[in-house]
Amino acid sequence: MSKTDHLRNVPIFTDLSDSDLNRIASKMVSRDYEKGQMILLEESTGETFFIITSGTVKVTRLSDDGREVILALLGESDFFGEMSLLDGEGRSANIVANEDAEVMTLSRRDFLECLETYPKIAISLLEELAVRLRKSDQQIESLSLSDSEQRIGITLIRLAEERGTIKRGDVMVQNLPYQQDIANMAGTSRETVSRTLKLLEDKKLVKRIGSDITIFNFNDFRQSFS
Amino acid sequence: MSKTDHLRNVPIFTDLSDSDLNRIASKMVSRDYEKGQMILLEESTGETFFIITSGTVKVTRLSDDGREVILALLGESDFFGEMSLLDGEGRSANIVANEDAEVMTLSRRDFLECLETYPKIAISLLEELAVRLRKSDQQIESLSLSDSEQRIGITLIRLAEERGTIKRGDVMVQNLPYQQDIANMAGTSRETVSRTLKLLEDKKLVKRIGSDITIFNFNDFRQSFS
DNA sequence: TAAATATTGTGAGATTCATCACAAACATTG
DNA sequence: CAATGTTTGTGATGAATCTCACAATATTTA
Repeated sequence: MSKTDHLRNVPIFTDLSDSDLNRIASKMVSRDYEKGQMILLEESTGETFFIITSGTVKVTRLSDDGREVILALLGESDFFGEMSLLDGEGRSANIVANEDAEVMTLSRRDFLECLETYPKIAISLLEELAVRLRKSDQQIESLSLSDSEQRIGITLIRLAEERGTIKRGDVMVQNLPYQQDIANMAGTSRETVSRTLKLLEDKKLVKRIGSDITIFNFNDFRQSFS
Repeated sequence: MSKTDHLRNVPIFTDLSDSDLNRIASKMVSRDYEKGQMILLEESTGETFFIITSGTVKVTRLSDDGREVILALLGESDFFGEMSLLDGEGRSANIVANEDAEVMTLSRRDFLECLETYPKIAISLLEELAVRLRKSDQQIESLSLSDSEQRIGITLIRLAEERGTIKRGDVMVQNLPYQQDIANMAGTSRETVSRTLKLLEDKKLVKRIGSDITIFNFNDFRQSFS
Protein backbone atom coordinates (compact mmCIF):
# COMPACT_ATOMS: atom_id res chain seq x y z
CA MET A 1 0.00 0.00 0.00
CA SER A 2 1.40 3.39 -0.96
CA LYS A 3 1.84 6.23 1.47
CA THR A 4 -1.00 8.06 -0.23
CA ASP A 5 -3.30 5.10 0.22
CA HIS A 6 -2.50 5.00 3.90
CA LEU A 7 -3.32 8.67 4.25
CA ARG A 8 -6.65 8.23 2.56
CA ASN A 9 -7.74 5.92 5.38
CA VAL A 10 -6.95 8.43 8.08
CA PRO A 11 -10.14 10.21 9.12
CA ILE A 12 -8.65 13.67 9.18
CA PHE A 13 -7.38 13.36 5.61
CA THR A 14 -10.36 11.72 3.95
CA ASP A 15 -11.77 14.94 2.58
CA LEU A 16 -8.67 15.75 0.57
CA SER A 17 -8.13 15.26 -3.15
CA ASP A 18 -5.61 12.75 -4.44
CA SER A 19 -3.19 15.47 -5.44
CA ASP A 20 -3.33 17.03 -2.00
CA LEU A 21 -2.82 13.65 -0.41
CA ASN A 22 0.17 13.05 -2.62
CA ARG A 23 1.61 16.36 -1.66
CA ILE A 24 1.36 15.56 2.01
CA ALA A 25 2.53 11.99 1.57
CA SER A 26 5.68 13.22 -0.12
CA LYS A 27 6.62 15.01 3.09
CA MET A 28 6.13 12.02 5.30
CA VAL A 29 8.80 9.58 6.33
CA SER A 30 8.32 5.95 7.32
CA ARG A 31 9.77 4.44 10.44
CA ASP A 32 9.67 1.00 11.99
CA TYR A 33 9.56 0.05 15.62
CA GLU A 34 9.92 -3.30 17.28
CA LYS A 35 7.56 -4.60 19.89
CA GLY A 36 8.27 -2.95 23.21
CA GLN A 37 10.27 -0.12 21.74
CA MET A 38 9.56 3.36 23.03
CA ILE A 39 8.36 5.68 20.30
CA LEU A 40 7.88 8.82 22.31
CA LEU A 41 9.04 9.58 25.80
CA GLU A 42 7.15 11.66 28.31
CA GLU A 43 8.64 15.10 28.92
CA SER A 44 10.45 15.30 25.62
CA THR A 45 9.11 18.14 23.49
CA GLY A 46 6.95 16.98 20.67
CA GLU A 47 8.18 17.73 17.23
CA THR A 48 6.52 15.07 15.19
CA PHE A 49 3.12 13.93 14.08
CA PHE A 50 2.69 10.17 13.61
CA ILE A 51 0.29 8.01 11.64
CA ILE A 52 0.27 4.28 12.24
CA THR A 53 0.42 2.25 9.06
CA SER A 54 0.65 -1.15 10.70
CA GLY A 55 0.80 -2.66 14.16
CA THR A 56 -0.49 -1.16 17.40
CA VAL A 57 0.91 1.18 19.99
CA LYS A 58 -0.10 1.97 23.53
CA VAL A 59 -0.37 5.45 24.99
CA THR A 60 0.57 5.41 28.63
CA ARG A 61 1.38 7.49 31.64
CA LEU A 62 3.77 6.22 34.26
CA SER A 63 3.92 7.06 37.92
CA ASP A 64 7.30 7.57 39.55
CA ASP A 65 7.08 4.16 41.18
CA GLY A 66 6.61 2.52 37.81
CA ARG A 67 2.92 1.82 37.76
CA GLU A 68 1.33 2.37 34.37
CA VAL A 69 -1.97 3.75 33.14
CA ILE A 70 -2.94 2.92 29.59
CA LEU A 71 -4.82 5.84 28.11
CA ALA A 72 -5.40 4.29 24.71
CA LEU A 73 -4.45 1.50 22.38
CA LEU A 74 -4.05 2.78 18.84
CA GLY A 75 -3.94 0.81 15.61
CA GLU A 76 -3.74 1.20 11.86
CA SER A 77 -4.79 4.63 10.59
CA ASP A 78 -4.82 6.08 14.06
CA PHE A 79 -2.53 9.01 14.71
CA PHE A 80 -0.77 10.56 17.66
CA GLY A 81 1.71 13.26 18.58
CA GLU A 82 -0.63 16.10 17.66
CA MET A 83 -1.18 17.25 21.23
CA SER A 84 2.13 18.86 21.95
CA LEU A 85 2.34 20.17 18.41
CA LEU A 86 -0.87 22.00 19.08
CA ASP A 87 -0.38 23.45 22.51
CA GLY A 88 3.40 23.55 22.61
CA GLU A 89 3.55 21.78 25.95
CA GLY A 90 5.83 18.83 26.47
CA ARG A 91 4.43 15.41 25.86
CA SER A 92 1.92 14.24 28.36
CA ALA A 93 2.24 10.56 27.63
CA ASN A 94 4.59 7.83 26.52
CA ILE A 95 4.04 5.87 23.37
CA VAL A 96 5.29 2.31 23.14
CA ALA A 97 5.04 -0.14 20.26
CA ASN A 98 2.67 -2.81 21.50
CA GLU A 99 3.65 -5.09 18.64
CA ASP A 100 5.95 -4.46 15.72
CA ALA A 101 4.71 -1.24 14.20
CA GLU A 102 5.26 0.93 11.18
CA VAL A 103 4.47 4.62 11.23
CA MET A 104 4.66 7.61 8.92
CA THR A 105 5.85 10.86 10.39
CA LEU A 106 5.37 14.51 9.59
CA SER A 107 7.49 17.29 11.02
CA ARG A 108 6.03 19.95 13.23
CA ARG A 109 6.45 22.57 10.53
CA ASP A 110 4.80 20.53 7.82
CA PHE A 111 1.98 19.52 10.13
CA LEU A 112 1.15 23.07 11.14
CA GLU A 113 1.44 24.18 7.53
CA CYS A 114 -1.06 21.47 6.64
CA LEU A 115 -3.51 22.86 9.13
CA GLU A 116 -3.21 26.34 7.71
CA THR A 117 -3.36 25.24 4.10
CA TYR A 118 -6.26 22.87 4.49
CA PRO A 119 -8.77 24.23 6.97
CA LYS A 120 -10.75 21.05 6.46
CA ILE A 121 -8.00 19.13 8.17
CA ALA A 122 -8.21 21.42 11.17
CA ILE A 123 -11.94 20.87 11.37
CA SER A 124 -11.63 17.10 11.04
CA LEU A 125 -8.99 17.16 13.70
CA LEU A 126 -11.32 19.11 15.94
CA GLU A 127 -13.91 16.39 15.47
CA GLU A 128 -11.38 13.74 16.35
CA LEU A 129 -10.24 15.55 19.48
CA ALA A 130 -13.86 16.02 20.48
CA VAL A 131 -14.38 12.28 20.19
CA ARG A 132 -11.30 11.60 22.28
CA LEU A 133 -12.32 14.11 24.90
CA ARG A 134 -15.69 12.47 25.11
CA LYS A 135 -14.07 9.09 25.66
CA SER A 136 -11.85 10.56 28.32
CA ASP A 137 -14.85 11.99 30.10
CA GLN A 138 -16.52 8.61 30.06
CA GLN A 139 -13.42 7.05 31.48
CA ILE A 140 -13.24 9.62 34.24
CA GLU A 141 -16.83 8.87 35.08
CA SER A 142 -16.28 5.16 35.18
CA LEU A 143 -13.15 5.48 37.29
CA SER A 144 -15.04 7.70 39.70
CA LEU A 145 -18.29 5.85 40.00
CA SER A 146 -17.95 2.24 38.93
CA ASP A 147 -16.59 -0.76 40.76
CA SER A 148 -13.89 -2.90 39.25
CA GLU A 149 -16.27 -5.34 37.57
CA GLN A 150 -17.97 -2.49 35.75
CA ARG A 151 -14.71 -0.89 34.75
CA ILE A 152 -13.39 -4.15 33.36
CA GLY A 153 -16.66 -4.66 31.48
CA ILE A 154 -16.35 -1.18 30.01
CA THR A 155 -12.78 -1.89 29.01
CA LEU A 156 -13.89 -5.03 27.18
CA ILE A 157 -16.50 -2.95 25.40
CA ARG A 158 -13.88 -0.44 24.31
CA LEU A 159 -11.71 -3.24 22.98
CA ALA A 160 -14.64 -4.87 21.23
CA GLU A 161 -15.68 -1.64 19.57
CA GLU A 162 -12.20 -0.97 18.34
CA ARG A 163 -11.13 -4.35 17.16
CA GLY A 164 -13.93 -6.88 17.55
CA THR A 165 -15.74 -8.81 14.84
CA ILE A 166 -19.49 -9.29 14.99
CA LYS A 167 -21.17 -12.63 14.54
CA ARG A 168 -24.93 -12.76 15.12
CA GLY A 169 -25.07 -10.29 17.95
CA ASP A 170 -21.97 -11.69 19.62
CA VAL A 171 -18.66 -9.92 19.34
CA MET A 172 -15.35 -11.70 19.32
CA VAL A 173 -12.11 -10.00 20.20
CA GLN A 174 -9.06 -11.91 19.12
CA ASN A 175 -5.82 -11.58 20.89
CA LEU A 176 -7.00 -9.90 24.02
CA PRO A 177 -4.27 -7.83 25.67
CA TYR A 178 -2.48 -9.33 28.64
CA GLN A 179 -4.43 -9.11 31.87
CA GLN A 180 -1.85 -6.69 33.19
CA ASP A 181 -2.60 -4.33 30.32
CA ILE A 182 -6.35 -4.71 30.75
CA ALA A 183 -5.81 -3.88 34.40
CA ASN A 184 -3.85 -0.78 33.44
CA MET A 185 -6.65 0.29 31.13
CA ALA A 186 -9.34 -0.33 33.71
CA GLY A 187 -7.53 1.13 36.68
CA THR A 188 -7.42 -2.05 38.70
CA SER A 189 -5.03 -4.88 39.51
CA ARG A 190 -4.03 -7.84 37.40
CA GLU A 191 -5.44 -10.29 39.90
CA THR A 192 -8.79 -8.55 39.90
CA VAL A 193 -8.90 -8.79 36.12
CA SER A 194 -8.22 -12.52 36.33
CA ARG A 195 -10.98 -13.05 38.87
CA THR A 196 -13.45 -10.81 37.09
CA LEU A 197 -13.01 -12.43 33.68
CA LYS A 198 -13.71 -15.73 35.33
CA LEU A 199 -16.79 -14.24 36.98
CA LEU A 200 -18.11 -12.91 33.67
CA GLU A 201 -17.56 -16.34 32.18
CA ASP A 202 -19.40 -18.00 35.07
CA LYS A 203 -22.28 -15.63 34.42
CA LYS A 204 -22.26 -16.81 30.80
CA LEU A 205 -21.72 -13.26 29.59
CA VAL A 206 -18.48 -14.11 27.80
CA LYS A 207 -16.54 -17.14 26.68
CA ARG A 208 -12.78 -17.33 26.51
CA ILE A 209 -10.75 -19.60 24.26
CA GLY A 210 -7.04 -19.04 24.54
CA SER A 211 -6.43 -15.34 24.18
CA ASP A 212 -9.69 -14.74 22.33
CA ILE A 213 -12.89 -13.72 24.01
CA THR A 214 -16.47 -13.70 22.77
CA ILE A 215 -18.94 -11.34 24.33
CA PHE A 216 -22.42 -12.80 24.04
CA ASN A 217 -25.25 -10.50 23.10
CA PHE A 218 -23.05 -7.50 22.79
CA ASN A 219 -25.84 -4.93 22.87
CA ASP A 220 -27.20 -6.26 26.14
CA PHE A 221 -23.69 -6.47 27.51
CA ARG A 222 -23.00 -2.88 26.61
CA GLN A 223 -26.32 -1.84 28.04
CA SER A 224 -25.66 -3.43 31.39
CA PHE A 225 -22.23 -1.86 31.77
CA SER A 226 -23.09 1.54 30.29
CA MET B 1 -18.57 45.45 29.29
CA SER B 2 -19.74 45.06 25.69
CA LYS B 3 -20.21 41.75 23.98
CA THR B 4 -17.16 42.48 21.86
CA ASP B 5 -15.06 43.11 24.95
CA HIS B 6 -16.12 39.80 26.39
CA LEU B 7 -15.14 38.02 23.20
CA ARG B 8 -11.71 39.57 23.23
CA ASN B 9 -10.97 37.82 26.52
CA VAL B 10 -11.82 34.41 25.18
CA PRO B 11 -8.64 32.62 24.19
CA ILE B 12 -9.93 31.29 20.90
CA PHE B 13 -10.94 34.76 19.73
CA THR B 14 -7.93 36.78 20.84
CA ASP B 15 -6.27 36.72 17.45
CA LEU B 16 -9.17 38.43 15.69
CA SER B 17 -9.44 42.06 14.67
CA ASP B 18 -12.01 44.33 16.27
CA SER B 19 -14.20 44.31 13.22
CA ASP B 20 -14.23 40.53 13.12
CA LEU B 21 -15.03 40.40 16.80
CA ASN B 22 -17.89 42.80 16.26
CA ARG B 23 -19.23 40.71 13.48
CA ILE B 24 -19.27 37.63 15.65
CA ALA B 25 -20.59 39.46 18.67
CA SER B 26 -23.55 40.69 16.65
CA LYS B 27 -24.63 37.11 16.14
CA MET B 28 -24.47 36.21 19.79
CA VAL B 29 -27.35 36.34 22.21
CA SER B 30 -27.11 36.78 25.98
CA ARG B 31 -28.88 34.58 28.44
CA ASP B 32 -29.07 34.49 32.21
CA TYR B 33 -29.27 31.50 34.49
CA GLU B 34 -29.95 31.29 38.18
CA LYS B 35 -27.84 29.27 40.56
CA GLY B 36 -28.70 25.62 40.27
CA GLN B 37 -30.44 25.97 36.93
CA MET B 38 -29.66 23.38 34.28
CA ILE B 39 -28.12 24.95 31.20
CA LEU B 40 -27.63 21.86 29.13
CA LEU B 41 -29.01 18.41 29.67
CA GLU B 42 -27.20 15.22 28.86
CA GLU B 43 -28.55 13.39 25.81
CA SER B 44 -30.09 16.43 24.20
CA THR B 45 -28.44 17.24 20.89
CA GLY B 46 -26.14 20.19 21.03
CA GLU B 47 -27.11 23.12 18.93
CA THR B 48 -25.42 25.95 20.73
CA PHE B 49 -22.02 27.25 21.62
CA PHE B 50 -21.75 29.11 24.94
CA ILE B 51 -19.33 31.64 26.36
CA ILE B 52 -19.55 32.54 30.04
CA THR B 53 -19.58 36.27 30.67
CA SER B 54 -20.11 36.07 34.42
CA GLY B 55 -20.58 33.48 37.13
CA THR B 56 -19.47 29.86 37.10
CA VAL B 57 -20.92 26.63 35.82
CA LYS B 58 -20.16 23.03 36.53
CA VAL B 59 -19.80 20.33 33.91
CA THR B 60 -21.01 17.02 35.26
CA ARG B 61 -21.90 13.49 34.41
CA LEU B 62 -24.53 11.66 36.40
CA SER B 63 -24.88 7.94 37.01
CA ASP B 64 -28.33 6.41 36.90
CA ASP B 65 -28.39 6.20 40.69
CA GLY B 66 -27.81 9.91 40.94
CA ARG B 67 -24.16 10.09 41.85
CA GLU B 68 -22.33 12.93 40.18
CA VAL B 69 -18.88 13.41 38.69
CA ILE B 70 -17.70 16.95 38.19
CA LEU B 71 -15.56 17.11 35.08
CA ALA B 72 -14.83 20.81 35.27
CA LEU B 73 -15.75 24.07 36.88
CA LEU B 74 -15.82 26.85 34.29
CA GLY B 75 -15.79 30.60 34.86
CA GLU B 76 -15.69 33.89 33.04
CA SER B 77 -14.37 33.69 29.46
CA ASP B 78 -14.52 29.92 29.46
CA PHE B 79 -16.70 28.31 26.83
CA PHE B 80 -18.60 25.07 26.40
CA GLY B 81 -20.99 23.31 24.07
CA GLU B 82 -18.45 22.95 21.30
CA MET B 83 -18.07 19.21 21.65
CA SER B 84 -21.34 18.06 20.19
CA LEU B 85 -21.23 20.83 17.60
CA LEU B 86 -17.98 19.35 16.42
CA ASP B 87 -18.65 15.65 16.38
CA GLY B 88 -22.42 15.68 16.03
CA GLU B 89 -22.89 13.31 18.93
CA GLY B 90 -25.35 14.09 21.67
CA ARG B 91 -24.08 15.92 24.68
CA SER B 92 -21.84 13.95 26.90
CA ALA B 93 -22.31 16.03 30.01
CA ASN B 94 -24.72 18.20 31.92
CA ILE B 95 -24.05 21.85 32.56
CA VAL B 96 -25.48 23.51 35.64
CA ALA B 97 -25.14 27.09 36.81
CA ASN B 98 -23.01 26.86 39.92
CA GLU B 99 -23.88 30.41 40.84
CA ASP B 100 -25.94 32.98 38.97
CA ALA B 101 -24.41 33.08 35.52
CA GLU B 102 -24.63 35.05 32.32
CA VAL B 103 -23.66 33.54 28.99
CA MET B 104 -23.49 34.52 25.35
CA THR B 105 -24.64 31.95 22.83
CA LEU B 106 -23.90 31.28 19.20
CA SER B 107 -25.97 28.97 17.03
CA ARG B 108 -24.52 25.83 15.55
CA ARG B 109 -24.62 27.30 12.06
CA ASP B 110 -22.89 30.53 13.01
CA PHE B 111 -20.30 28.67 15.05
CA LEU B 112 -19.35 26.33 12.23
CA GLU B 113 -19.32 29.24 9.81
CA CYS B 114 -16.91 31.00 12.14
CA LEU B 115 -14.57 28.04 12.00
CA GLU B 116 -14.60 28.03 8.22
CA THR B 117 -14.24 31.77 7.87
CA TYR B 118 -11.48 32.18 10.44
CA PRO B 119 -9.08 29.26 10.30
CA LYS B 120 -7.27 30.85 13.20
CA ILE B 121 -10.23 30.16 15.43
CA ALA B 122 -10.12 26.52 14.46
CA ILE B 123 -6.46 26.37 15.33
CA SER B 124 -6.92 28.12 18.66
CA LEU B 125 -9.75 25.79 19.42
CA LEU B 126 -7.48 22.86 18.65
CA GLU B 127 -5.02 24.21 21.18
CA GLU B 128 -7.73 24.55 23.76
CA LEU B 129 -9.00 21.04 23.21
CA ALA B 130 -5.44 19.76 23.43
CA VAL B 131 -5.10 21.44 26.81
CA ARG B 132 -8.35 19.94 28.02
CA LEU B 133 -7.40 16.50 26.78
CA ARG B 134 -4.14 16.79 28.62
CA LYS B 135 -5.95 17.66 31.83
CA SER B 136 -8.29 14.75 31.31
CA ASP B 137 -5.36 12.42 30.89
CA GLN B 138 -3.87 13.67 34.13
CA GLN B 139 -7.13 13.13 35.88
CA ILE B 140 -7.41 9.61 34.53
CA GLU B 141 -3.93 8.93 35.82
CA SER B 142 -4.67 10.28 39.25
CA LEU B 143 -7.93 8.39 39.52
CA SER B 144 -6.13 5.22 38.52
CA LEU B 145 -3.01 5.50 40.59
CA SER B 146 -3.46 7.88 43.49
CA ASP B 147 -5.07 7.43 46.85
CA SER B 148 -7.78 9.75 48.08
CA GLU B 149 -5.44 12.13 49.86
CA GLN B 150 -3.46 12.66 46.65
CA ARG B 151 -6.55 13.12 44.55
CA ILE B 152 -7.95 15.68 46.95
CA GLY B 153 -4.61 17.48 46.95
CA ILE B 154 -4.62 17.53 43.17
CA THR B 155 -8.15 18.87 43.18
CA LEU B 156 -7.08 21.70 45.47
CA ILE B 157 -4.25 22.46 43.07
CA ARG B 158 -6.65 22.62 40.15
CA LEU B 159 -8.87 25.00 42.06
CA ALA B 160 -5.93 27.11 43.14
CA GLU B 161 -4.61 27.36 39.60
CA GLU B 162 -7.95 28.40 38.26
CA ARG B 163 -9.13 30.82 40.87
CA GLY B 164 -6.51 31.30 43.56
CA THR B 165 -4.64 34.46 44.46
CA ILE B 166 -0.94 34.36 45.25
CA LYS B 167 0.59 35.97 48.29
CA ARG B 168 4.28 35.35 48.93
CA GLY B 169 4.36 31.79 47.71
CA ASP B 170 1.09 30.89 49.38
CA VAL B 171 -2.08 30.62 47.39
CA MET B 172 -5.47 31.45 48.78
CA VAL B 173 -8.65 30.11 47.29
CA GLN B 174 -11.72 31.95 48.44
CA ASN B 175 -15.06 30.32 48.56
CA LEU B 176 -13.98 26.75 48.25
CA PRO B 177 -16.72 24.56 46.76
CA TYR B 178 -18.78 22.47 49.12
CA GLN B 179 -17.04 19.32 50.28
CA GLN B 180 -19.57 17.29 48.34
CA ASP B 181 -18.50 19.02 45.14
CA ILE B 182 -14.82 18.60 45.95
CA ALA B 183 -15.57 14.93 46.51
CA ASN B 184 -17.28 14.73 43.14
CA MET B 185 -14.28 16.34 41.51
CA ALA B 186 -11.81 14.07 43.25
CA GLY B 187 -13.74 10.86 42.87
CA THR B 188 -14.15 10.21 46.56
CA SER B 189 -16.75 10.61 49.31
CA ARG B 190 -17.76 13.73 51.15
CA GLU B 191 -16.65 12.29 54.47
CA THR B 192 -13.22 11.49 53.13
CA VAL B 193 -12.86 15.08 51.94
CA SER B 194 -13.75 16.32 55.40
CA ARG B 195 -11.22 14.07 57.07
CA THR B 196 -8.52 14.74 54.50
CA LEU B 197 -8.81 18.52 54.68
CA LYS B 198 -8.40 18.23 58.41
CA LEU B 199 -5.38 16.01 57.88
CA LEU B 200 -3.76 18.51 55.51
CA GLU B 201 -4.40 21.21 58.08
CA ASP B 202 -2.85 19.10 60.84
CA LYS B 203 0.18 18.67 58.63
CA LYS B 204 0.34 22.48 58.35
CA LEU B 205 0.09 22.27 54.59
CA VAL B 206 -3.05 24.37 54.46
CA LYS B 207 -5.10 26.63 56.67
CA ARG B 208 -8.85 27.01 56.48
CA ILE B 209 -10.83 30.02 57.59
CA GLY B 210 -14.49 29.71 56.90
CA SER B 211 -14.90 28.69 53.30
CA ASP B 212 -11.49 30.03 52.31
CA ILE B 213 -8.35 27.97 52.23
CA THR B 214 -4.71 28.94 52.03
CA ILE B 215 -2.21 26.52 50.60
CA PHE B 216 1.19 27.21 52.11
CA ASN B 217 4.20 27.08 49.85
CA PHE B 218 2.20 26.34 46.80
CA ASN B 219 5.11 25.16 44.67
CA ASP B 220 6.17 22.59 47.22
CA PHE B 221 2.59 21.55 47.67
CA ARG B 222 2.16 21.04 43.96
CA GLN B 223 5.42 19.18 43.80
CA SER B 224 4.45 16.73 46.47
CA PHE B 225 1.11 15.94 44.91
CA SER B 226 2.26 15.97 41.29
C1' DT C 1 -33.29 36.19 67.27
C1' DA C 2 -35.24 31.84 66.95
C1' DA C 3 -36.14 28.21 63.99
C1' DA C 4 -35.22 25.75 60.11
C1' DT C 5 -32.00 24.21 56.73
C1' DA C 6 -27.59 23.25 54.95
C1' DT C 7 -23.03 21.98 55.57
C1' DT C 8 -19.30 19.88 57.99
C1' DG C 9 -17.15 16.65 61.50
C1' DT C 10 -16.52 12.08 63.35
C1' DG C 11 -16.94 7.28 65.12
C1' DA C 12 -17.74 2.41 63.91
C1' DG C 13 -18.61 -1.31 60.94
C1' DA C 14 -18.85 -3.27 56.35
C1' DT C 15 -16.84 -3.83 51.94
C1' DT C 16 -14.12 -3.69 48.17
C1' DC C 17 -9.75 -4.47 46.37
C1' DA C 18 -4.80 -4.30 46.37
C1' DT C 19 -1.15 -7.00 47.65
C1' DC C 20 1.54 -11.01 48.66
C1' DA C 21 2.64 -15.59 47.82
C1' DC C 22 2.51 -19.37 45.26
C1' DA C 23 0.65 -22.87 41.92
C1' DA C 24 -0.86 -23.95 37.45
C1' DA C 25 -0.98 -23.38 32.58
C1' DC C 26 1.03 -21.72 28.53
C1' DA C 27 4.70 -20.29 25.39
C1' DT C 28 9.41 -20.05 23.86
C1' DT C 29 14.07 -21.59 23.18
C1' DG C 30 17.99 -24.17 23.21
C1' DC D 1 11.34 -32.32 24.72
C1' DA D 2 13.26 -30.52 28.72
C1' DA D 3 13.72 -26.45 30.78
C1' DT D 4 13.14 -21.75 31.22
C1' DG D 5 10.45 -17.83 31.16
C1' DT D 6 5.67 -15.67 30.91
C1' DT D 7 1.19 -15.29 31.81
C1' DT D 8 -2.80 -16.60 34.38
C1' DG D 9 -5.37 -18.48 38.54
C1' DT D 10 -6.41 -18.38 43.40
C1' DG D 11 -6.33 -18.25 48.54
C1' DA D 12 -5.44 -15.39 52.52
C1' DT D 13 -4.73 -11.03 54.57
C1' DG D 14 -4.83 -6.23 55.46
C1' DA D 15 -5.47 -1.53 54.28
C1' DA D 16 -8.13 2.08 52.34
C1' DT D 17 -12.24 4.11 52.11
C1' DC D 18 -17.31 3.90 51.59
C1' DT D 19 -21.37 3.99 54.08
C1' DC D 20 -24.37 4.82 57.85
C1' DA D 21 -25.64 7.35 61.74
C1' DC D 22 -25.51 11.21 64.25
C1' DA D 23 -23.46 15.39 66.43
C1' DA D 24 -21.74 19.86 65.81
C1' DT D 25 -21.47 24.12 63.25
C1' DA D 26 -22.83 27.49 59.82
C1' DT D 27 -26.05 29.78 57.17
C1' DT D 28 -30.50 31.21 55.72
C1' DT D 29 -35.20 32.35 56.55
C1' DA D 30 -39.16 33.59 59.04
